[in-house]
Amino acid sequence: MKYDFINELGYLALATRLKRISEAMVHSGRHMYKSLGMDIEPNWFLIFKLLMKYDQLSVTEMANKLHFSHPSVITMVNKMELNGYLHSIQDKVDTRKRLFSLSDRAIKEIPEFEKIWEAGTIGVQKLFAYDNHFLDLLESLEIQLSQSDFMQRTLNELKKDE
Amino acid sequence: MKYDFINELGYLALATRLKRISEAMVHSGRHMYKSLGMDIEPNWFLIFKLLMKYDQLSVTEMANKLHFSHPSVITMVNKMELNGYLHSIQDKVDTRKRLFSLSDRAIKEIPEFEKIWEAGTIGVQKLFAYDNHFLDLLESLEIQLSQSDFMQRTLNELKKDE
DNA sequence: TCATTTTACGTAGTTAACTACATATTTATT
DNA sequence: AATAAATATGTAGTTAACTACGTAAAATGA
Repeated sequence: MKYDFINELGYLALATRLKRISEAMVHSGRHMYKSLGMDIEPNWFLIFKLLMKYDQLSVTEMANKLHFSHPSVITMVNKMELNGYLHSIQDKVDTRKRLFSLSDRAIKEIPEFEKIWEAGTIGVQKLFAYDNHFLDLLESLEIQLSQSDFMQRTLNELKKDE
Repeated sequence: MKYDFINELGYLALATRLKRISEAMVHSGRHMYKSLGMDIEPNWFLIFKLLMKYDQLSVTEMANKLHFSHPSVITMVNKMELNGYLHSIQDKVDTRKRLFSLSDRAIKEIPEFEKIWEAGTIGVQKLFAYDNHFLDLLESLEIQLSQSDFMQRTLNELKKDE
């Protein structure tokens, strides 16, 4: 693995590698849920956790809190509602809004899900045994890239060559 | 950003965040190429770099070296060939194989691409100013997850609770 | 109060990775 | 030499994020 071609590319292949690691984890998570006979999808924990904290939220509120686009949220919550995990009502004050909350089924099953999520968290944490500031590093990346994105940074370096 | 909901989720949301960072970079890269009037796609550098090193490779050889599925490679090289950057011939010894190499256009334009790739690499590197072992950490993650994936690690932690 | 702007949601289509399956060819086995 | 197994490529369909655009409702302002 050490003298792998991808390694030779260094930071140039960073995005490729981040994506691949993420995909491997999501894929494995999907497999896990299926093996355990649970009909939930890997990214639904985001919505479950949100509604556990905030009780009732609109699509846009969820999208903002998760930094997702609203169509992504719509796709997730529609599926979750179809599966009986969410309940939605129209906001009486602002009729454009759909307010989502956890269904009885969700409230009943979440304690089981939490066991998985906790185990998963610990398992992932252990990957970083000797390096426990990885999440801070990620946050720093997120902040830096939101201030100046990959294109700006690259063009900035290009300018220096002239 | 610090007291963001996603941050509260800790390692549970690791895959989500890795994917988002990767997507932001790729998206910005696509935008950059378009702005510069270059008709190449963000992931093509993988194939260009491979063929610069190895001259001539089949689909499967490329897929193995990049740790990509072969259909992903096919999609990339077909587009690149359509755009005149690659040239393919059938292997005379094993007629199942299609051997790809760089076209004259590619050889002519790659020096320009290299300038961008180098600038991009430096720009990304600078994101890690105080932390220069990030790539080693990524490699450690890749190796660990290939030995025991997210599901196995999670189920392993679950067992400990019983 | 009427027109404009902004906001919220929804739909359609894109992207880049993937798995699963199909087909053709080569290699191995008996 | 014939059959079986493995390999190489290709195709179809899935996934989960995205942007772009459309529509309806609410908020703003002249």
